[in-house]
Amino acid sequence: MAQSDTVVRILDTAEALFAEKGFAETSLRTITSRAKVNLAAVNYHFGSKKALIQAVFARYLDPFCENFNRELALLEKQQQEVPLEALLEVLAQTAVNVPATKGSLSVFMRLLGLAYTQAQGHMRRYLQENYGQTFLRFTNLLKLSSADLPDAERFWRIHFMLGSVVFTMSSLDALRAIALNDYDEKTRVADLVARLLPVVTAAMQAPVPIQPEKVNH
Amino acid sequence: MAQSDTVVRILDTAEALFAEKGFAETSLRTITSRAKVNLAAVNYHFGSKKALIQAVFARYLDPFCENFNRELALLEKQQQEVPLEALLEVLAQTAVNVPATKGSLSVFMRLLGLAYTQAQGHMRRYLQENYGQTFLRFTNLLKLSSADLPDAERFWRIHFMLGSVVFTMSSLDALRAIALNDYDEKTRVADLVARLLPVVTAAMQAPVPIQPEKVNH
DNA sequence: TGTACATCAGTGAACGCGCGTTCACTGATGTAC
DNA sequence: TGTACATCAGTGAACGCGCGTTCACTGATGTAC
Repeated sequence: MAQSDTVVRILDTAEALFAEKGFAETSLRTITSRAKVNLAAVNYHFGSKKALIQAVFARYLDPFCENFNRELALLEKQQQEVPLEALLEVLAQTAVNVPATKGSLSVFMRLLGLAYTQAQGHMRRYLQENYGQTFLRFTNLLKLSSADLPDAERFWRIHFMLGSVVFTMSSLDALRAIALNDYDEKTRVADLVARLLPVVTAAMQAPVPIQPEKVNH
Repeated sequence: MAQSDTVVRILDTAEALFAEKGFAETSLRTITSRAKVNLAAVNYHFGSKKALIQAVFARYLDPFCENFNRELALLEKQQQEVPLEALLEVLAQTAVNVPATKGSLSVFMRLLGLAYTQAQGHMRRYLQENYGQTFLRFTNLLKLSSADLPDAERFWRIHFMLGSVVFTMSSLDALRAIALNDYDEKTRVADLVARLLPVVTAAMQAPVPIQPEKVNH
């Protein structure tokens, strides 16, 4: 046996099932029986269900962050300001190009959405602790690319845009089916990225409304 | 006893808990003990947990749709085209003004996000069956307000925007805490709506990218 | 080369637990005659 | 006015089930001497 493929089989199956049904709704029994491994193998290799969930994230996010940090370093070196659309394009391309297995970007986005919405936020904390630094580096560049936006406004818009991406990717299968049925369109991920980029760019550049008052301390 | 408040107490508690932790993660035991009613009362009054979830939705969506349909009828009567921003404003105001109990808009949005992301889509089907007609009426008006958008592009953009709203509202507590901590801002729902409106409007009016080819039949 | 031991991946069965649901029951209120 | 019955909201305890986790065990491979 080539150094065992049990771990990989568990990760592949768990990734697909988590994205399809959510974390709580996917049991270890479902994962292990579909992956054709022993029920106890998950606890043997990962320690717990929680740790398995984090491992599924890490498998995507680690290479993504490595590539993204490299790209960010290049952009930081150019002393001049990076155009907003170019920065977003780099983000999108890096995300699209990570996957070894096709389709895993949308699976991962669904996971990200679930992590944000589900449970008492222990996944959100995990993401912040392990990948917060890369995210901060990105937002610093974004700040330079949208200098006329108040910080609070930028903060909210980042999350509006994150919502667009995560929500669309989360419901991708259902939406794709409707697009095919109603508009004769077979939407690939690349098409979706092409649709998202101008929308997100325009949203970031929308006129700034009157800002809420700041709290006194 | 004034015709029993058990049903209302269950609905109030379930609404809050579902929004906080999701459907699967909230047990009937948690709901009934916090609501101070008997465990069996949920099945007695609603029949099942699934039916309780739908009842929670209906309590918000029924009055919302009634009000929204009335507003849509007014807009339909004016023969001339409704400006995009005005149409979105009507939607936002109707949504904000439904709640009898304050804070239930964000709770409901969280529920909506969960319904879209979670499970095998039985909630999505329920929403489509019961409220699809009102949604269609809205999109027909939206079509008139954004006539230069290809239908498929409009379809995707509606979901991008739905994602912004649902995702932001879903993580509202966490995001509000960050906004207060980092930007000294106490964000009320009205502030959020004021922030969302120009962003959503700009996103709908962003330049149209090259459309993917249509499928032949 | 042979033996003893250690390490490691994996296994099968059981553990206790919390879940949604069911059911026989109670006790208050309303209705018919 | 009194009695019998029906309806209804609610209750307490139990049901079976699927869950994540644990544990003693196996059998293959590697290492020391």
